Amino acid sequence: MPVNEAAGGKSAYHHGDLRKALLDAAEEELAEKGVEGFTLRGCAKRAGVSHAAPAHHFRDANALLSELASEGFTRFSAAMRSRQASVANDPRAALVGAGLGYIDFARANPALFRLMFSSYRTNFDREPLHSSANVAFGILVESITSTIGRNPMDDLAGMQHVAAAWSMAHGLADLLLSNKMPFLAAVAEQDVEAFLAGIITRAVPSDF
Amino acid sequence: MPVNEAAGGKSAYHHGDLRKALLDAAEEELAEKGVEGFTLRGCAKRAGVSHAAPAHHFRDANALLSELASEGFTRFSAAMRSRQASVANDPRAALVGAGLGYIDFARANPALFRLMFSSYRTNFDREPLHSSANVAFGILVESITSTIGRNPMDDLAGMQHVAAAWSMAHGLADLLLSNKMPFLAAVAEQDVEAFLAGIITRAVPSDF
DNA sequence: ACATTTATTTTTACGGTGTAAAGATTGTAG
DNA sequence: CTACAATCTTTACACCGTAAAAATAAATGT
Repeated sequence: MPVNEAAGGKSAYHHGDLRKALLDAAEEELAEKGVEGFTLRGCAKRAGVSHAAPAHHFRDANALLSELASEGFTRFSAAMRSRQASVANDPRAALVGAGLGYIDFARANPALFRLMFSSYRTNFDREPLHSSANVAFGILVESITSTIGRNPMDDLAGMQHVAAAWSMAHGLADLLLSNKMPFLAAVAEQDVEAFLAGIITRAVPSDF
Repeated sequence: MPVNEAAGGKSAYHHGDLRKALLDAAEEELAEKGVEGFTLRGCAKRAGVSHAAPAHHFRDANALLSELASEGFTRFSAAMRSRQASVANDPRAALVGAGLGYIDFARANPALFRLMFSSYRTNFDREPLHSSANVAFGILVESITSTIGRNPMDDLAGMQHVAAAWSMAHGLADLLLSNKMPFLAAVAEQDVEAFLAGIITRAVPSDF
């Protein structure tokens, strides 16, 4: 019997590691064609297998996309943490850093970001997407915890901070991605970061 | 020659007014199946015509959806104005009202809202979508103009207000629609409006 | 009034999609 | 070396959007 334990230790049969190859192909396909243009057959072609081959590794196209979204959330969390690391040891600055990382990721991986928040082709009730998305959410909660000095999920005022910070970063990312704010072209390249940071900062006022 | 002038004065041939019937059918189809599940053939069936009939009234499926999105933006603007009308004569309150109207509409018409901001099936370069979307944007700009006492599009600080207010309302609407904030179930029904208003208010600080 | 033209709709057809089922192929176990 | 099980391919089916041709009905010109 082949080595086929759950945690990705799939051994090589005909292709080598088709599961991994399909995930790579899916990310290419997604980046090139977008969430709406994504096709499972295109993935299979990229991986050099027949169009029905993926069926044995993923229940259906959405299961493949859900797993890709999960990888996305892991990298998404890394993007936020990376921004936070490059910032002074100030809770508010760390919160804004998370927001900038949020937007960094969205701009660097537009189609993947869309997939992660489309919630039509993805299933957040199954692993590993459920966990990886929760980790990302945890970064937000943690940042707000440091800022206000308590767990924000314990009361309404705290949840309001969470909702505000998340909405601001997410709305900004989503509108930037769909080119709804062409007037921002007026912002010089070196000023963009401060411009965005100034917006994110508003979400959690200093007099909470 | 039939009465077929541009402005919707299409007269009745076989069906009566298939163009209008298709738009109505499309809204039903959209509401029931969502943006991703929408099919042109399903629309045609709802309107009681063959699957190829829409071709003579709309270039393709995206053209039909673009026109539907345009109607959506018109109602969207009305939702914002309606909220503004039911508010004291205070510029800041009017701005928050627009944001609440934004969210009202999104929650009342989730699939249509998604379509309007998906920008994949819709073409904002063509009329009437171009204009109706601009009218909606104008409400935002106008609200901020009243609040800060000048045209916000004239300088970076003003554009920052626009981007912040829009991002906050939009992010909130988008995350609510995709059920990303289940913890908000803890907010009692009669407190929801104040909760959301409190968040929107943060986007444009009082000391600008 | 009647033939002609034009607008509208249906029928037919084609390439593309996801996925289910059956057949072929290949690594592993006994 | 045989049998089995995992993997992949082939085939098939029901959808989809849309183009082209055929059919139908309204409007027009004489």
